Amino acid sequence: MGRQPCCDKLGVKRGPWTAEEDRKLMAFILGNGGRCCWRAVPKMAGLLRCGKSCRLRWTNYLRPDLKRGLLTDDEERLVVDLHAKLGNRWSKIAAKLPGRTDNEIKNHWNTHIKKKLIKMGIDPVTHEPLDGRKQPQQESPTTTSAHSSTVTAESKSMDDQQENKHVNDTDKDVTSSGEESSMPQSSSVNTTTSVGITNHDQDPLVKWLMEEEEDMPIGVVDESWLDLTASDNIDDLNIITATTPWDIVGATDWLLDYQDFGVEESSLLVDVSMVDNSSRSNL
DNA sequence: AAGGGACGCAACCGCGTACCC
DNA sequence: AGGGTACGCGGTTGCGTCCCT
Repeated sequence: MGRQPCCDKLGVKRGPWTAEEDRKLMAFILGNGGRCCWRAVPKMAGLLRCGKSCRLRWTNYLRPDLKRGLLTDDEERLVVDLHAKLGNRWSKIAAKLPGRTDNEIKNHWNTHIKKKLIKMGIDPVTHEPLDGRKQPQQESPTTTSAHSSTVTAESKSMDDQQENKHVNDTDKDVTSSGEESSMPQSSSVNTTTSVGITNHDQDPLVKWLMEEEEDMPIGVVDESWLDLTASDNIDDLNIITATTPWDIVGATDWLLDYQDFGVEESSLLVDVSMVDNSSRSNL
């Protein structure tokens, strides 16, 4: 079947979003409780963007439940473990990291974790030792997760200089560790749980994945919260006067309901305060 | 101080698929 | 059942920022 372009290329704005566009999109989505198809969003919100672009902007940047900043060590370990099991299924991985987007995780993987794995002599694709390289680890290479679980801790010391540089560069999210309350500790903390396990069904991590398969994905905005935000008058939400999405978040009582889908209020507020200046300046 | 390279993030592209008619 | 539409996803690219020389 033929496939139509997602949007008319003519008259459709591309490139970085402006603060005004963000404000319009945010106001529209909150004002309508998400009850509209994305294709219609730009027109109704008064944006010269295609629906796809709007959806991406919302899911990857404007969504109020998003954490911001670098992944914590625990999150990073979990990503490596999950990648060993799931491969490049970033959305599945992201679903297990509250407040993180697939795009964010994908970027972090490509820019940080991949390099660390290679430095460790581990193939980032297969999680097996790279050919012709001696394993730096003495442990048995029987499973991929056995490697992956130890990679970040090891590479952290190896990459201290790099990481310090990065932290200095970005100056963000350095205090956000230890915020993951709902994650199982088996895969990322107890790094030996999967050693010697050849059947992934026996892996606690895989079990956890299976158990939560039916759950609502964490990080996917449930319409129920959008209903909470729905208002006939978007001014009620201080949309117009707010200068950033985080200002909007801070101005709304429905923030309290975030606990309902796994994002703790406290961590969200901390993250709001940690938004780096460059991000703010874009808004 | 300036230029070039590296890095990191945001955004785009195009395919797969679920859903509706 | 098959066509059309919309959305989700993973891969890739563009560009701004930072660092090193």
